[in-house]
Amino acid sequence: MLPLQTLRENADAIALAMDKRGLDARPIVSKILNLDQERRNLQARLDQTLAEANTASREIGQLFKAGKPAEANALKETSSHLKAQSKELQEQLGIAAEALQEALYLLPNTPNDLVPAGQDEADNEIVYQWGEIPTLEADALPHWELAGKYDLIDFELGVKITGAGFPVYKGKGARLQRALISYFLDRNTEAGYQEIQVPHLVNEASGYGTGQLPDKEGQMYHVQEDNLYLIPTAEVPVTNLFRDVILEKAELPVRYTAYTPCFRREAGSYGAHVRGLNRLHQFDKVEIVRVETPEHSYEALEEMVSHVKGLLESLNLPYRILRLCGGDLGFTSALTYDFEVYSTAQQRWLEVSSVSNFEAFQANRLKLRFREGGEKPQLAHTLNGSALALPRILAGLLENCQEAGGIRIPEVLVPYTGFDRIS
RNA sequence: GGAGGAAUGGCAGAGUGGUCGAAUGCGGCAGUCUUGAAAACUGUUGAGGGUCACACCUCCGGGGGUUCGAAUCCCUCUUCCUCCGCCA
Repeated sequence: MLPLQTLRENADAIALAMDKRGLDARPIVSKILNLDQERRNLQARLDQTLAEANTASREIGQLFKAGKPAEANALKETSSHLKAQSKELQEQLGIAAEALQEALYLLPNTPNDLVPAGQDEADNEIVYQWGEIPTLEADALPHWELAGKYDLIDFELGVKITGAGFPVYKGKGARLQRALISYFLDRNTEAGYQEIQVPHLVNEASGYGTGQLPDKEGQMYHVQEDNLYLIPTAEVPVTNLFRDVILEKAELPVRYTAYTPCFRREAGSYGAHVRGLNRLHQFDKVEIVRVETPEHSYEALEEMVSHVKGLLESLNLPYRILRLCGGDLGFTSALTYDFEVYSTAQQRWLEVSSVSNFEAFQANRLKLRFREGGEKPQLAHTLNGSALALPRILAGLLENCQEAGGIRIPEVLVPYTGFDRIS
């Protein structure tokens, strides 16, 4: 949700930037501005009425004290009338405020200047590429076959106990998962992110706070009984730690890292591209989240990008970085870099990380602010990124590190796995 | 799950119908004093809306109600505490 103040001051520039999303925001922006004006007019009238009512009430009190009940009772009538009036205004105001809120919810974040215009993923801009794509033997296998061959992952068992997209990791496969989680958490901690463990279910308010609701209602698993949502990413609980929080500027930046499983309904995804680990309903991810001042948020984004680069390079996975175009940019993001690892056996790039700056978009919903000295609180900027999502990393590792008769474990992981080869 | 109690400003804690946005203490900030610091003293110190700035309006866990008037009374939800039950 864009801050109203920003919209009032930069309506034209915002609408122009939204064009890059392929969205003509002009109608909704002007609707918002009109509703805002209407809301303010109503608010002013209501305030005026309430002020009069307050004055009358005070006078009534004083008249009673002064022993003038007749005059007091006469004033009561005025007061009652004002009250009725204010109730009506209150209702109108409520309607206007709700309409305004709904309109604001419909408007995505303003793309940063760097965001290229474009329709879809084909228009994303490749800004960086690293590593050599290994040449594999002719009989190289995709990861889902490797997983079966070495008994690392059992997809059928997952289907049996839950359903498609809920794999069961076994033996060295399970150990490798745990190793990756520990490794990522350790690296993130070394880079200054504080490890934190958060709930895997969140309430409705948290869903709204980070923007999953009302937008992506159908993408989350919903526990009706208690009205809780299974988290689609650690971003939701971690960022919501700061809902309704005013930080001192000295407390910034905030840097957290958290491992959580992630649950996604992925309604509407089918086909060969969702095979194996490519797309799951439950997967593991280590996330990094930052809260920054507006001046530093883009610097922070760059830092996060280079941190993720370091992780991938340490695993020796060939990757590229995409700057998402307007059409592919998430609803809440102002600028996003996607990291893709080359999956050699599948001969395609797999997204393993997404690093974004949300500027004040989430903070505005969250009411996450910071304050310096006696200054008025102002909205902070929030950022997050995957560091990293496990399944496709695992897919990449299995496929790219396969050799005759086994799979080689990257050196940095060996202290965590306790083995250097799967065979 | 059952029975009681509670929820007030950054924290602690008064306030049971009429200038209460709210005493007091602690903390924070500024100043006096000091070579500097501490102590002491003085002042200041919630958020949002609104305004050029004032005025003014809203907020005492959330929602609703009673009343001319609610932090204070009623209903309801949530959360926390104590006891009982159950339990990793």
